[in-house]
This record gives sequence, C-alpha cells and structure tokens, in this order.
Amino acid sequence: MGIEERKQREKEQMRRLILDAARAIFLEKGYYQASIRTIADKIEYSPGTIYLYFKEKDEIFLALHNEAFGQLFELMAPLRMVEDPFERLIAMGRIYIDFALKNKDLYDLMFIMQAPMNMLDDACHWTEGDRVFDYLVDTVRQCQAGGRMQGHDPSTLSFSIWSAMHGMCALYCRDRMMVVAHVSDEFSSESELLEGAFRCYIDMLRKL
Amino acid sequence: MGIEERKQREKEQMRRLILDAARAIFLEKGYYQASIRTIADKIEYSPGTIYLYFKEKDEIFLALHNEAFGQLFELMAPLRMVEDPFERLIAMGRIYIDFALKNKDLYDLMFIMQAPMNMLDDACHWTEGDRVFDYLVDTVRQCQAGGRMQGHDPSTLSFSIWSAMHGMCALYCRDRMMVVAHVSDEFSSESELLEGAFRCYIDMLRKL
DNA sequence: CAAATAAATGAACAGTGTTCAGTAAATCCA
DNA sequence: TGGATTTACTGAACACTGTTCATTTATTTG
Repeated sequence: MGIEERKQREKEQMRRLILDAARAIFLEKGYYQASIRTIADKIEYSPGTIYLYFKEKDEIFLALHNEAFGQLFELMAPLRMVEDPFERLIAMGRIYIDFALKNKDLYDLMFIMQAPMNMLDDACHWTEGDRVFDYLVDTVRQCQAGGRMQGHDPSTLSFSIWSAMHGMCALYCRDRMMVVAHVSDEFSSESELLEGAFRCYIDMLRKL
Repeated sequence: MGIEERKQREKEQMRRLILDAARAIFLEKGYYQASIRTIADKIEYSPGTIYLYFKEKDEIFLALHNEAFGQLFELMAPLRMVEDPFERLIAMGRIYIDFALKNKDLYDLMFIMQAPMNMLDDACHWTEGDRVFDYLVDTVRQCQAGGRMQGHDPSTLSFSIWSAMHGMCALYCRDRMMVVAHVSDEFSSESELLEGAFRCYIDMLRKL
C-alpha cells in the first residue's frame, strides 16, 4: 500500500509550501521580516507546525540558499558552450555579477549572510560553494594550460578572482557604493560602475 | 558659571560609558548579543537611560563604526612616509587586509553590516567611507601620473581595487573561505590564503 | 526652603525564535 | 465497524528583543 509514499509526498509538499512562503516574504521584506509567525500566517498554519518540518529558522534559509545556488547553476550552464577558457572565465564573471545585480537578496543570502553558514559549520563542508569554486579553478587551470596567467597557484588565483567579483557584489548589496562620486544610489549608475570596474579587472587578467 | 559646561561634560562621559560597554560586548559576543539590556546591565543603568543618549540602537553602532574608522585612519597615517605612489598603494592594501584580519568584527561593522548605513541613508553621505576612498583615488591618480595603470578612469579603477581587497576580507569575515581546499577554517591558513591572493592581485596591478 | 527643571527608572507594548502539553485527525488492528 | 494507537497540528507559554513613557528621584534655581 502506498500510504507511506503518500505521507512522504505530503511531507515534501508541506516543505515546499513553507519554503515558497518563506522565499516570498524574504524577497519582499527581508530576512528579519520573514519571521516564523509571518510565514505561518501566510500558509495558514500555526507557528509550531513549521518546527515539524524545519529544526530552526536558519534551516529554512539554508534550504533557500541551496535553491538560489540552483538558479545560479542554471544560469552558468550555457558556459559549457564557450570553448575558449579565458572567454569562459569572462562570461562566468559577467553572469555572476549579473546574478547579484538582479537578485540582490538571494546573492546576500548565498555569499554574505551568516544564517546559512551557521547550519553547516559543524561538518564544515559548503557543498554549493565548493561546486562553483571547483568550476572556477578548472577554468583557471585551462587558461593556464593555454599559456595565460602563468606562475600562480590555480586555487589561490581563483580565490583572488572570486574575491574581486564578490567584492563588487558585496559593496553593492550592502550599500557601500556611494563613495564613488558619480554614483548616488541610483540603480543604473550603480550597475554602470560595476560594469566599469569589471572591465578594469578583465583588462588586468588579460595582461597577467 | 560652568554648570552648563559640566553638564555637557557629564553627558559626554555617559556617551563614552555606553559606547565602551557596547563595544566590549559587541567584540566579545557579537551584534545581537549586544542588546540594549546587556549594555545597560554592564554600566548599571536602566535600559531607558540609554535612549536619553542615543536615539536608537543602530546609532550606537554608527558611533562605534566611526570610532573604528578612526583606528583604521591611524594605521594608515604612516603611509604619508611612502613616497612612491605605487608602493604606497600596495602598503595601503596590506594595512587594509591586516586590519580586517585582526579586527574581524570591526571590519564587518564598517564595511558589511547594514546597521550603520541605515543611520545615514537619508543624507546619503558616508563621510568615513568617502575619506578612505578619496585617499585611494588620490594615490591611484599619482600612480597614473607616474605612467602606471594607464587608460582607466581613476574612480572606477579605485573602486575595482577596493572591491578586490574588500572581497577577500568579506569572504573571510563571513566564513566563505573553506571552499579553497587547503583552508579548513584555521586562522593561519586563512591568513596565508589572503596573503597569497593579495600577492596575485598586486602582480596584476603591476602589469596593468 | 519651595518650585521648577533635569535625569533616571522600570513597567508595558509589540514583536522575536522556540518548546511542549494538549487536541484533533488519520491509520491500524481485531 | 469500533476502539486503540499513531501521527499532525495547535496555541499558549517562555525568555528574549528594541522602544516608549508615566512616574519617581535628584539637581538646580529663585
């Protein structure tokens, strides 16, 4: 009898229901407004019920964090079509920054917030992060095999590249870009500055 | 009569008392543990009193944020001694990263946390940030005057450089460095990776 | 010394994450 | 089908949060 299977399915549906509500509130009003009670209200269950599906609030946000990585992976999938590794590296950076620009809060959740990290610092193994980073290291290695960016440890260089990309995105997410004179918090000028800084960096990589 | 002056002085002393307690708790147990009540407990006043000296919690943390910038400025003062602008640029980066490494939570407060920014997004003028950034732009301009890093808008290039530095520090502060294989959250290996990535970046700047 | 001003209090409000005894529904077994 | 058992859900309660404000205490002024 498929009773066990149906229960499993219902459990999964309930998790989905909670996650969808949590994501909606999170994206609309931010992490702190996305309280257990507001999530419970939205799905018309009592607060206690949520704890039957998630051990704690941050576990919900780890799940959302993982989903968001899924989105980013999908956006990066077309990179396989780019044959030249250096061109692929550039395209990868562009996709990364573009994702941050268009999904500020998801980017924040993935790479800035402490919440999801608190959930996995026991095992100390950040699977989603590893996956993106490994792909980056691979690409960097291929660039080096093609004669570019010689004389640097690929992991270290990859981290350096990632840092440069993340730095821009993090300053954007956390509203630190207004120090640059011609940017006064307007989206278009912010994204222009990011584009400009990205071009600077690519120019550096090209000459390395 | 100096009664007004004494009152002013006492008011200032009380602010100091609150800020010192807040900083101590913040550095020991983090932002959320540094609640109004724990601060009030530490200085042996009632919670309500704190609101006679600060409009809201984040105003306390803006003050701490400003103090922290004071610290960073002091560390950067010796840069005036470095004559060659490019050497100065490198030294500046080193001081910046070193500050983040040794003052994780202060760096976080200065460049990552939303708290202090919430206090000034009306005026939209981040004085402390401007000051560091302007100094950076100046240095970059001097480098360009000396023939280095030609063909880039100094502001944009400066932002790009700052981003690269901030990226490393932010990934460090928010525990995203464990994706790099030979780093397993140990301080020494983290700081070694930061040093390595910094050297990579300097190498890039040199060739630009 | 009394009146007026200033400073400090702590209870109260509305919110938070989380727990858990109690209730309601679904399932199992005779 | 009917009663026992397991599962799902509830919502009050706990200990906390930032913030406000009537009340009390202390200081200064006339």
